[in-house]
Amino acid sequence: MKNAVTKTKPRAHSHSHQRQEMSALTGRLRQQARKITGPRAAILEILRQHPHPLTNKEIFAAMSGGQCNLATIYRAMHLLEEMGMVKRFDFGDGTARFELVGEGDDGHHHHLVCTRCAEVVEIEECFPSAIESRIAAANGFTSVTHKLEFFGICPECQ
Amino acid sequence: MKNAVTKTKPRAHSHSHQRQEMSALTGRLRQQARKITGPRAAILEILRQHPHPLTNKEIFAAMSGGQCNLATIYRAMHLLEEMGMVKRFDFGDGTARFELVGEGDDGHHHHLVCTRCAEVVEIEECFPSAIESRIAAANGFTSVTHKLEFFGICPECQ
DNA sequence: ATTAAGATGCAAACGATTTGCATTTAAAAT
DNA sequence: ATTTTAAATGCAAATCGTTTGCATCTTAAT
Repeated sequence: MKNAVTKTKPRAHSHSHQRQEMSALTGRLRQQARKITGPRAAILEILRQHPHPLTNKEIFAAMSGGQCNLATIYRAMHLLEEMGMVKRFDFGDGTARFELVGEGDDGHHHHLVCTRCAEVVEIEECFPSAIESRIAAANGFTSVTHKLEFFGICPECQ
Repeated sequence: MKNAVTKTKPRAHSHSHQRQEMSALTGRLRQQARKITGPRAAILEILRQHPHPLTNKEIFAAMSGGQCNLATIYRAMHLLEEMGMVKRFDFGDGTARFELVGEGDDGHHHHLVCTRCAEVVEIEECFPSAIESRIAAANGFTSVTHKLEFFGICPECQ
């Protein structure tokens, strides 16, 4: 059951944003017989340190001496996404953003994005699953999920 | 004037999808001192006849003899969007889709998209505004809106 | 009919992303 | 430790949706 609205713990977000151990991350790669390479380690390290979705370019820029090719980051993000280690988000600006996902977590959550300064806040609430189920049933669809993002003007930009 | 809600025929959605008169559409252009050109008339005519979001390419393809340039469609959609005559939707595939919006309507609604065959169903439900307000307030944001789309497998594709 | 703002066509430019291919490398096998 | 090989990377070129510069046309007002 979801506790989006009734939560009591004073956490900013419940979807496992506590930093994962690097060893846990590389371990997941190993389990899938993927190599732990310099570029991948760098990417994971950067993702670990960022609580919000990053674009491939931002990840690239975050690397000290451009120690890896941008194409490599694109490829790595596809791999990590397939493995369920990162989740892709779409803020509607034509640029994909990625966030590290906790093991066992599906990473499903939403954001509130400032349309002026692009500040991002993670959002607890989710579309009510009861309504989603009704929508699915009413239309005969199965495996229904949703993408939901909020946009507005942040305090600083008002 | 709009008669969106007072129709008697069994309709799937209430958000003014009844075809607008062509004259009403061209009138709105005239009011803004925009010219009624062949390409624009063709675009509006195509949009009128389609209940679901169309990509620019689809609009282009729907024109009998490619009577206008694709760039013209892109430009027209920007204009129509600014004028509030069409609404842009993003299904996350990197291609914008547009739907005609009824006069006075803001076109805000959502879709349920089949991830296999791309069938699209218009959805009535919206994210609860009370929750949205709470999200806005909790984070000090103003002018908060949202983008929400549902994805699943349609009856035929199951 | 004249005219000027607005539109269009065309091709080039763009930005995000993908891909082909030769080269490198992690990690398994010896 | 060395060999081996599948996997990964770098680089450049290719794609795809979209935008834009510019010369030419056209709507709609005069």
